[in-house]
Amino acid sequence: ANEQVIDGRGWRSGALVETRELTQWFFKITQYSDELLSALGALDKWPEKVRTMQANWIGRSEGMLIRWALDKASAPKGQSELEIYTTRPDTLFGASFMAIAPDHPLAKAASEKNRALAGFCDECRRLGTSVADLETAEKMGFDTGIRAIHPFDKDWLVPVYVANFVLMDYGTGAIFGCPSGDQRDLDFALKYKLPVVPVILPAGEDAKTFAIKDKAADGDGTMINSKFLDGLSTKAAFEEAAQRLETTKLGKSAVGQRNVNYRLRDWGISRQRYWGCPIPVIHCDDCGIVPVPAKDLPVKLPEDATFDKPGNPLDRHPTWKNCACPACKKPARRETDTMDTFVDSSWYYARFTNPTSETPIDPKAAAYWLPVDQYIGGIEHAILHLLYSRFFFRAISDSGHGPESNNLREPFEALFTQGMVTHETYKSADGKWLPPNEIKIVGEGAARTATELSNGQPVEIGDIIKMSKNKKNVVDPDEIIGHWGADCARWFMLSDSPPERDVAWTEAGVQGAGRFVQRIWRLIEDAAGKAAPAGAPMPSAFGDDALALRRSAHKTLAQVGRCIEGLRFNVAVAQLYDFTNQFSAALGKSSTGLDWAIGEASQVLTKMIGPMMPHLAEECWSRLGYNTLLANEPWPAADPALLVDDSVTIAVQVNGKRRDELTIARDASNEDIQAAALKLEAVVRAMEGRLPKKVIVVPHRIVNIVG
RNA sequence: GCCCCGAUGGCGAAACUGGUAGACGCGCCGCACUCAAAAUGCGGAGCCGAGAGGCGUGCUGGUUCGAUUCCGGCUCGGGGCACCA
Repeated sequence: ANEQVIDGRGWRSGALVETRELTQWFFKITQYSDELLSALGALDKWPEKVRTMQANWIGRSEGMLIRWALDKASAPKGQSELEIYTTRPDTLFGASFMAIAPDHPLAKAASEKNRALAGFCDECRRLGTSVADLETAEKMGFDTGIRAIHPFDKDWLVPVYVANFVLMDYGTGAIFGCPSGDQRDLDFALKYKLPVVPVILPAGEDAKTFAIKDKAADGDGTMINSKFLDGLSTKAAFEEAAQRLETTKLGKSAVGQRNVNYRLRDWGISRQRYWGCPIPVIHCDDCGIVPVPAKDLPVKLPEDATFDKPGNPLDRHPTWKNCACPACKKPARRETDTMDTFVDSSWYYARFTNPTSETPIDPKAAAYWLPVDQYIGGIEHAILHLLYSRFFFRAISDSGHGPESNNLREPFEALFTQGMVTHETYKSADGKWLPPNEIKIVGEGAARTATELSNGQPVEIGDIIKMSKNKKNVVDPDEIIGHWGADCARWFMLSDSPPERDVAWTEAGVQGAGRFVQRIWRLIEDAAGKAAPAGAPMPSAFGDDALALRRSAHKTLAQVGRCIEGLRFNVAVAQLYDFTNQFSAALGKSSTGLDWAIGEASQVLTKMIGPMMPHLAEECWSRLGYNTLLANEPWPAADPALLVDDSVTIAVQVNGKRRDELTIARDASNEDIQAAALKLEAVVRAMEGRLPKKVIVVPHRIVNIVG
């Protein structure tokens, strides 16, 4: 944190802000709302989903702040106007009430002389805190008796209600209600018998017959019942109303002002718990809030805290919180709140660029390494961790603690959100969750049944869900590694599902991976005995089978390389299975130069499995006679000449239906392909004697005969 | 309520920019080896049909010589946000 604490919300960068009587600490992420939102567009290596989620979370809306004069006769003393926020100034002529939050200053002022109103506000606060049934909470309002003057008509008085659905911390905590144009306002108006004047005529409706019943017209349309706005589209009406409000004065300044609002709130980092970094400030009766001097950082947690009671162990620790004020040296108190753990995860990647640096971040190392080229994490971090990190990285840079680089704003260049490992769940007869190693499963498919190992009681087999300690559907990694080996576990997880999707951990699946591990070992063993010695010169000619093996090896190499680059590991695995099948078959053949091709294939296969099964690959490498570490070997290059075949197989369709296929020289002309296709027996039969009207030939792919 | 994503065999899935749907694996079936089992090897299979053939990528229209892929409407499933003015 910055060493300067600045009061209120006039904060710039890096400071902790005290905002309430009860000290709660915030980071002013809202300072960056606009940048965090607009910069999302440039994160083209992030999933669209995550960018959308962040954009929604930041929640930008363009609207207007409008000041309504209050009718003097009805307003409490000292209150002369009410400022509201709206995104729909175009619907102002449909206004039939104002609504303010129970905590709005005007509500408080009015409550002083109105006990019933004060009671209503208290009731709202009480209900408001039990968030549980916010969803079903009924809209409630209370007429304050105050009247506001319509900005477009000084003789039009609008009643001011306190309403439970208006939030103090969004906009200005006050709205105007247009029942015909907003469903929530309509519900409220119907309940309190307020006027409903249609102002938007949806396309296709007739102005003479159009009426609002219980469904508001909240879309676009043409303005009606709106005086000078009549006939305009909603968009044009917004502009017209906005311009008039901007140029009309109330007192010294304009009635209306265009304004951008964000849903994003400041980041409350205060936690009343032991496990977290202490917020490094000291409370002094004379000096107020004083930052802990840099030389005394970090503030360490006491090691003798007790956890026998609920509440914050730091707060009730007998001595830890007592200290001297760094400014005046008088006795003072430490802040006992600790930081949200998301604070730490917001900059660890920058620290990692030089973990021994004296300063939190080494500007040179950070500039050299950052941004992170490829960040991988779960989708559960889509908003909080990833948004906080984007903010924090900017904040540390703007406060002079970041990388030595002018325009490094984003910490993570590319983002990949991987799926989770899931497992079946098991429940005992008395409703307790059971771990997989305490049950026995018999039968297959729909006939599978499970029993408890300890007592033979029947067990219910449940859904396949994310592994969690709570549901006990967990397989201990140590057990997996002990039984199957780490390579097998890796291989299974990579092979089964694309990495962005969940993967279901199943015993059968791991067995399959285990078999493949054995198979590779046997294959390399066999191949080592048949291969030309390492370093033997490449023969000048190859027989058909030797050439086929080489082609297969090089094609697989090219594909696996592409798949790994694209994080498509399951496809890479499939290619490796495929190649292994072909390699095995080739070992039984005899062909000119086959021994050399086998040597090459062994080497290539070993290198390809290296990133996924490093232990096995090293063993294979050694078995092949190399005394180096495979991990230090470069990724092999595929020979482009071996990636294309001399002949291609293309499908032949008649009227869009596949009838046969055709193998022909790769460089055959369209005429040759067409002629060969028309001669095929299945084609002749399907044509039933008709002449082709049209023949489409797509070289190397397909022939479609229309007729 | 608003926004986003997805739907392919018994299962996990693959299919480059509209061009042979189901690669590869799991499971299954058959065979070989074995006293037997496991392991291993070989072979089979989308569904219907003896076969020829027909039907098939959630449903339904459309564009196209050709649609899992593009467009419209719908159904179901998953996720995010949610009195946001």
